Amino acid sequence: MKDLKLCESDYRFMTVVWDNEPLSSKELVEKCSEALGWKKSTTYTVLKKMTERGFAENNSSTVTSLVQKENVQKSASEHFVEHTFGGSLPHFLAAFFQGKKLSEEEATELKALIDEYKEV
Amino acid sequence: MKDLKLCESDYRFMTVVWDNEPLSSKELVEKCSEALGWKKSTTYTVLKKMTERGFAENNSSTVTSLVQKENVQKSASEHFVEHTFGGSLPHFLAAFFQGKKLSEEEATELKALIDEYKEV
DNA sequence: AATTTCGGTCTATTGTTGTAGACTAAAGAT
DNA sequence: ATCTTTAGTCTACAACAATAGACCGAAATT
Repeated sequence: MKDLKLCESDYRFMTVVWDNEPLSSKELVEKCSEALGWKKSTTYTVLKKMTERGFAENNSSTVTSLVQKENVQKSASEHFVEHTFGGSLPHFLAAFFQGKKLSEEEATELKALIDEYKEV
Repeated sequence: MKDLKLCESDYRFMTVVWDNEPLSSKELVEKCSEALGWKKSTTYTVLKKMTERGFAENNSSTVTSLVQKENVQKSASEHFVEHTFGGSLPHFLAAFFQGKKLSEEEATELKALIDEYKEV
């Protein structure tokens, strides 16, 4: 699998694509202007980079994504946990929860989520 | 609270400090050479930046940290979850778990961790 | 006294990120 | 046929990240 790592602005750009695809490049320019405050050429510059890297496609002015948001997020999450916590999710959670108190509802929600991914 | 965000190489540097402090600047140069493959001047350059930003201190050639690893990790984690998942931990976990199966032990460990941070 | 080591700075280079202005070719409208 | 959108490229530039070579004063060693 290719490298799915995106830098911040590229990720923000892809978010606009994911949330609106398929859309025309013109609409994309508008959306990026609204959501990110970008100029037209900025949008096209990043769009081109994303098509070159295989993250998106621009076919006769219709823009679509070529990678799933979920996959990119998963990759980014693993990368972060790997680099910051040596891959340990418990370490990550301990850091994230530091100084916090989880409500009963939050705790229950998280546990339910864990159960969803538990092997049977 | 000041901004605790560190870029990758600065974070790696601080890891060496945290894992070995207090240590002499000479030892730090050695450790950074071993652990990161850095030259002496690289270590000093980053050390200086870290002292200027208040992350570390160099007192008569003895180097110590001024911020806790846990705080920096917490800050980095929150930043990541905020930017990638709009601050939603469940979203983060769902992405992280995607395509994974948690063993009984892992699930139990995570749930115990959650309970630790549950308000009483 | 001369040499080496220690502790450190200063400048510099290369790469990446983030952003946009100037320009252009083709298509559509008048 | 001209004018104007549309769609897009190409160059550029500032900021920051990542790294290190050259240099230098002070202290220790020979």
